[in-house]
Amino acid sequence: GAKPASDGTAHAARKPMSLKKLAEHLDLSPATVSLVINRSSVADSIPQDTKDRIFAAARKFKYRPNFFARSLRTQRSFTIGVIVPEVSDGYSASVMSGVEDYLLQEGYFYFVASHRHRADLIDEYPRMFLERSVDGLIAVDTPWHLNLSVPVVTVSGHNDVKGVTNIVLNHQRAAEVALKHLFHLGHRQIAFIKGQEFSSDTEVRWSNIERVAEHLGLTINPRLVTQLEGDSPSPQLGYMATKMLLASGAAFSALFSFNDISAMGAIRALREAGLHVPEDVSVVGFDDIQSAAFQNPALTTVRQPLREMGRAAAEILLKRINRPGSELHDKHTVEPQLIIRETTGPAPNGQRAKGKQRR
Amino acid sequence: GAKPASDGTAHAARKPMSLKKLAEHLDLSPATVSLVINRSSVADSIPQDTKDRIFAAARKFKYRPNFFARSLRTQRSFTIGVIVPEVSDGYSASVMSGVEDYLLQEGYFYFVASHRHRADLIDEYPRMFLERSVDGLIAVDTPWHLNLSVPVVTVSGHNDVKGVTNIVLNHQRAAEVALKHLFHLGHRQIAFIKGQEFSSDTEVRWSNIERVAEHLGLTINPRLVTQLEGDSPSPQLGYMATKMLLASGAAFSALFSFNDISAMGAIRALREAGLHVPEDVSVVGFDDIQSAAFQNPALTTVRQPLREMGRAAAEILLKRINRPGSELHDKHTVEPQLIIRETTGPAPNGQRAKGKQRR
DNA sequence: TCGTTTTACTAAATCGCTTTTCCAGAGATT
DNA sequence: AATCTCTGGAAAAGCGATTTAGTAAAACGA
Repeated sequence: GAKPASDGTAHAARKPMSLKKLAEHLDLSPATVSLVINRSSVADSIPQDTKDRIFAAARKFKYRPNFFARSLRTQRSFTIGVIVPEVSDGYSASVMSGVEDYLLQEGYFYFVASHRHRADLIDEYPRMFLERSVDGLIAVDTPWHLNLSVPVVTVSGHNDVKGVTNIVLNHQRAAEVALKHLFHLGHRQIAFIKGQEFSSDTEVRWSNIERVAEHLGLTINPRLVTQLEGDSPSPQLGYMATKMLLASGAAFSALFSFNDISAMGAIRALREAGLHVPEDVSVVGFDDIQSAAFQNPALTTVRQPLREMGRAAAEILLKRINRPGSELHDKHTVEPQLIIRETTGPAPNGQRAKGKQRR
Repeated sequence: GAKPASDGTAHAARKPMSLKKLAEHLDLSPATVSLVINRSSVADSIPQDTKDRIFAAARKFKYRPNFFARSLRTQRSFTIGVIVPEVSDGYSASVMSGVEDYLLQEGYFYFVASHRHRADLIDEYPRMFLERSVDGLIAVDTPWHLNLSVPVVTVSGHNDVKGVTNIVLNHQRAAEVALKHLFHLGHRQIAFIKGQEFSSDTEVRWSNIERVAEHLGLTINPRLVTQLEGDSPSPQLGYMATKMLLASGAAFSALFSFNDISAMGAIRALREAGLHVPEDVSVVGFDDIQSAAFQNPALTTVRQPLREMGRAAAEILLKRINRPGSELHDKHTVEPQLIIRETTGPAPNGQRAKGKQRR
């Protein structure tokens, strides 16, 4: 039933306490009560006695300032907007977890919106957030061009935009740890699966791989480089890419894939080709999503500290909101970590090949 | 730098347009403009000419009503609160994805808070949401006792609370599809891993399993029943439980686990014991989390339509917010779906056993 | 022609809080 | 006694909308 309880008799007050009523009850002005409750320095001259009375009454009547009234007055919402490709994709959720951590602890709340790669939504959601008067925005793994009237922090931002801080992985280090690991295991013929064209990190990751490979004296065989195609969070993409790799006939003893999901598909493709992981081919993924550890065999991967990245984003954002003068760095780098599990092992003697034997 | 652009000269107005200024510019009163813009029926008598002028000006100056002012007046926030155990846990994120889908489409935004099983937060976050004047609440997989002043919908709610709609899986059907599948494959000795004591579904799932088993003429061997212990979203729990099962020495050819994560741990334990899945032991999981399909072999599981559950929760919530009179059902049931993949197969002849041979 | 609708708006009261300005009285100082 | 400085608080002006209750003029009806 939706009928309100019997006409406002003594129990369970319907309307929440307002400042005015509280002041009336205390026989003080709303101004005084407000000043005391907000611990304004203007209230310094008010005797402790009175203050105590005010606090006691506030507690007694469970007084809570009306959020809208306050925000309307102060022009602050203590709310920030988070825009992600898709809440349920693991990557975004991990980042959000870190964001939330810091935000709630600081008394902020956040809105979430998933754009699902739709360009119109990538434009519209920030606008909607602004209409809701968010104090700031965090964009996760999302193309970004706007320079808004509120502070913005991006996580794995696709572009460098002046005035927005971008939280990024140290991609050089990521390439290093992965490649050195394989190198030290004796792998020389390494295959690669690059990310999709549209993905934020594809280019920077690849250029770093090239750089590190050169530095290690590894030559990258162009026939051993494929790319994910299509926008689906399924291992199918990696499966297809690996099929192509195998079909190319070029030999490889290790595979470094763009992300964990595609690595899983890759492993399946390798298996179907009769190859064992890691005995015949070692596989390294990227991200360390939850299920990476649950694979059989468990996936060796480069972990992005997603949660810390989220936390850092929130921290930097709040700093910029609350200390508008402070200098802003447009980049904040976090370190990857190689998580060695069961999909990497020593290179087989004589370089195990799929098609013809090389060398 | 945080310096505002040069003193408000002609370009890029600093402050957003307000109703008052817009009205002034139109030489009308704010009241009129508000009525027209909100398409109030009071404005029916206003000539189309004037209306057009108003809309044109609103567009031209990009007028957007101030959200706080409006909410303050109308006592509506078009915001709802979502409380989950942990944003990044896959289950919650999938539900949220459905919630978001419907909510944004209807012009609502939502706050998220993760309680991480902390009782104090389970109490506090709803309160904080209310302080923020949310129009309603959705609690996902969370113990719930409160009967608040705003509508509440729970998803897989732990308790039945009067006045709150609970979105639940048809657990009887879930038990049926899983058990019948195994039964038809010839399995008679089936082991079970129950959920943790604190988990919402543990009891209802188990009682349905018992009921269905009886109906099928299956007897459940108490030695083949274990339970997850501990609060960690890791397969380790299932691994441990399965170790215990194996140690008990009782024979089984199939295992029905409480969720996918634990099923993954179970498979690992079985492997280590030299058993093959599904040749020696079939395994059925529960939930169909993303990585279930990515396992090797891919996991057979009972899918909960999490996204649909989230969508339904949002839909029902908004209905209750916007049509307070409408009758409320305190339960909304959704159907599970058996996803047959690669971890189930025919029972081995003579009932493959771990310890001694039965019968 | 006079009363009644209708048309086209507006005034003004909120919503609930913040914050600057002001002010009366008490004590302290000159 | 006159001036100054604290004390302890209040008044009032918003913040930017929504909405009820009018109201003057025009149109209509008899």
